[in-house]
Amino acid sequence: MARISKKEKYLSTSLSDIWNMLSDVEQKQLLDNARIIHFKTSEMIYFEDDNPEDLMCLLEGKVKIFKSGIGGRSQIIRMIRPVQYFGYRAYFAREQYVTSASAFEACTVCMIPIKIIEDLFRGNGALALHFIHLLSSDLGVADQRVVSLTQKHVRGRLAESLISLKESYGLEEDGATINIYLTREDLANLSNMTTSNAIRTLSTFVNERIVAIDGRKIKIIDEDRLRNISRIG
Amino acid sequence: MARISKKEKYLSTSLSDIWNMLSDVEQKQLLDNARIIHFKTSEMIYFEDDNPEDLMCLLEGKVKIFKSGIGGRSQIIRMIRPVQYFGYRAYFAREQYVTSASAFEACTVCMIPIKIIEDLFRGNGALALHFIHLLSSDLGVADQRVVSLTQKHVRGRLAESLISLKESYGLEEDGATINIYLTREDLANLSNMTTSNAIRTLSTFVNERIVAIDGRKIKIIDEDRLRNISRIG
DNA sequence: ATAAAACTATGTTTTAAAACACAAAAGTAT
DNA sequence: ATACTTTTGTGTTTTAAAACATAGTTTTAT
Repeated sequence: MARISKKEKYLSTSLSDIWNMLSDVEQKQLLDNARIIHFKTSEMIYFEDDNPEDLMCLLEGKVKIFKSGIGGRSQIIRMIRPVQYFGYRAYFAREQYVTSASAFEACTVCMIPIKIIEDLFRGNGALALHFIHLLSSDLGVADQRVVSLTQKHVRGRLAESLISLKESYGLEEDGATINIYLTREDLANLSNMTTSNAIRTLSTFVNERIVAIDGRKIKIIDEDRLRNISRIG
Repeated sequence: MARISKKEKYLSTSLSDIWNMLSDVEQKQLLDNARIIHFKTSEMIYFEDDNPEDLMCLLEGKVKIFKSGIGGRSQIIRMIRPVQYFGYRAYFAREQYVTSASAFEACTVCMIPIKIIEDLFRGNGALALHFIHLLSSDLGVADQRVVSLTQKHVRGRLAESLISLKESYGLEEDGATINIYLTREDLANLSNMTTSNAIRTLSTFVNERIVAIDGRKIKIIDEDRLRNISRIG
């Protein structure tokens, strides 16, 4: 009986969602080809226009997927949390990356050559179905986002971003502070507004006792009201 | 040897992209469960909040997928042309529909119970991969759209919509008129603007000899300029 | 064929958000 | 510690697009 390596133990736990769908042979194939890579805060993971070559899975840390738009103005498309897959869409669309990805904080990423994954899909419909599920969910979020970002006012968009950050990364031990450390500029790029507007609107939320801020840490005081602001736009 | 039915002939041609990926047994399963349904102009095909039950494939006509947003303001999310699949995303995301679909003109739609398709995926990775490709492409378009619709000005958004309509539905025999008949309101809902702004901006395009209009028919006079307006936003 | 409804067109007013400007504070590097 | 850069905060001005108003035209339904 083969000795179970440290890597195998680590990956089989980290990637348990797909690991359990694989046969022994498939597991070995994954294991032999997977690399574990670390990124420092604000380090780039991939660039717009690069060729996609790996399926990535965020094991630790936080990643932002963003696009640079008109006049270099950046729009955060989605935030990745552990354990989520990313970086594979472009390959399956037969495109180059249309987004960039960077580490929001120190990250551990598992990278698997995307061709390996494609081959696994071909022989393993259940595995493919899992990614159909992931893509379908992302597409639903994207469709919803088009409406939110175009139709809601700044207050509604900022409120929605704060709630979505809370849902993604959770709260700290105090049960109120959103567990992410980001600049007002990032908050603006997530919410489709200028940095000044993010700063100003966040300030009014503070005055209205909806949130409290301590530097970049944001504490949600009145989530119901925040949700309502997000809902009515 | 079994007689080849009219339906089989029709579907094997219409759905040739996936038909050729299927075994005899799978083809029969598809055939036995597929229904051909007709819709009249502006008839609803499915509604937001409905349960998704079928994979749909548009065989003839034009379909719009739209969301009703803040204050009932409608946003067209994408336009479907023959032969494209739609209506399956929500099922694979395990959600209800977050969009509605309606016939833009008289349509023929092939409907296949989505559970049948899911089963086919499980046993046929190549088929699943085909839909991974479709979803990946749609997600890329959605990501791009978030930036276009939020960052471009009305002129840029309208120009982009006109070009995308041309790419989707092509031109009439004159080699200039976009092959779709839609109201200014639909054009506005596609481009994230008010109806007045769509009317006004289209008028200025006419004055600038970029397009010509004859009622709802739009003729592209200067595509280069239109593309440039779309590009610079 | 006619009336009703929906759509197109254009002018005017209002408004939300961007752009700009500057100062203070907080990080970062040397 | 010091200078330098980035980020935050607020006030002011400008502007693009929405909102509103009204009339003419086309489409649709009876």
